[in-house]
Amino acid sequence: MAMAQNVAQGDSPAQGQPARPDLAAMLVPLGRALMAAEQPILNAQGLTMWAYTVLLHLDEKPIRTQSALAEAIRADKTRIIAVLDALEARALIHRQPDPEDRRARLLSLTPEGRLLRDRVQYAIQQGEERLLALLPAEEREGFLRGLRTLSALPDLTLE
Amino acid sequence: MAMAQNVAQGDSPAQGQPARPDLAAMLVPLGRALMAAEQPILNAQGLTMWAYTVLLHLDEKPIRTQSALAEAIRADKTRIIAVLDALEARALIHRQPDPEDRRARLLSLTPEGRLLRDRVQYAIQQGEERLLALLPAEEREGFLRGLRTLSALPDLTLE
DNA sequence: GAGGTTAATATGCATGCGCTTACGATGTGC
DNA sequence: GCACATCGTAAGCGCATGCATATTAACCTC
Repeated sequence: MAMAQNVAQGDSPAQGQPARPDLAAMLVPLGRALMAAEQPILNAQGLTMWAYTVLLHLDEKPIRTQSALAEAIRADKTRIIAVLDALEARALIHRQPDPEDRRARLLSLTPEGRLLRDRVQYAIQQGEERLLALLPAEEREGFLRGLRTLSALPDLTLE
Repeated sequence: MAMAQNVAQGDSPAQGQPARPDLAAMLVPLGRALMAAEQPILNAQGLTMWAYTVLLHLDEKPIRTQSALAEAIRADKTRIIAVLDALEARALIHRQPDPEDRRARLLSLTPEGRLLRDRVQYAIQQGEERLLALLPAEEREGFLRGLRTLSALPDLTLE
């Protein structure tokens, strides 16, 4: 009697013994573990996670302002300055005043920056493929596709 | 010529334009977004994320020591004390000295704790199901199965 | 040209968290 | 009985982060 009364709406019996752990309870530790696993690769190239994130986003398209970059990678406007300093000092990025608006700094990857980004990402994704190889083929495909879809959602709300 | 030389091993062309973003680059923001989406539900019950995590883990099986709990939820041994204090003050958990070893504190959910855990998790998973409903059925199944498999791995290494 | 706005930068503050140390209470081995 | 280990607790340090403020240079409007 007490078993069924709470499963009224929806087809997911989350009451009592749930059918699965919470998504965040699986996603967050997995994400942390992956970041930790990437760290040695980044360390070997003298890159912080923020620096790597910057390289990744700059590669897609050159960005006009640092604020836009900060917002895109969900970092603090003032905190990425040191990151950009370090990347510029290693000639991995260009940071030139926009001739059209000299307040802004045009950001772009240098060839060396692109090369390093490629090397690091290749190493990381090679490792990831080894992990994904543990999954059956269709499961792997569904995982990747679902992950891409969900992570592309603009903003999530549960209510 | 330069295009193919680096894709020697494996079937994933991660060099140049990668076929997909890094896993962590999708997982971590998605996990953060989910946690943020859960926050209002937890706030409504006066629970912190740590407190909810404790409730989740205590429900599976009673735990003998606080250290074991801390390790299980990857929290700091000393930091969960305040969390347990608060949960105990609200009578959501029991924390009794183990008669066999009075140094240890036996931890378990009270009926009220289990009830609250059920309510909160039900609300959260209801919201999650709405998100998952955005995915095609087989994609959703693969995503969930892959996620469960990967998050169950004891320790990840990319090298 | 004066006033208001925006970008980049520097700086400070508060928070949360991982890590370490210290201590008292308890248990174990000799 | 005594040395040592273990558990819970308290306190502090250090680092990363988010948030806010202030400054300077450049732009824009009138």
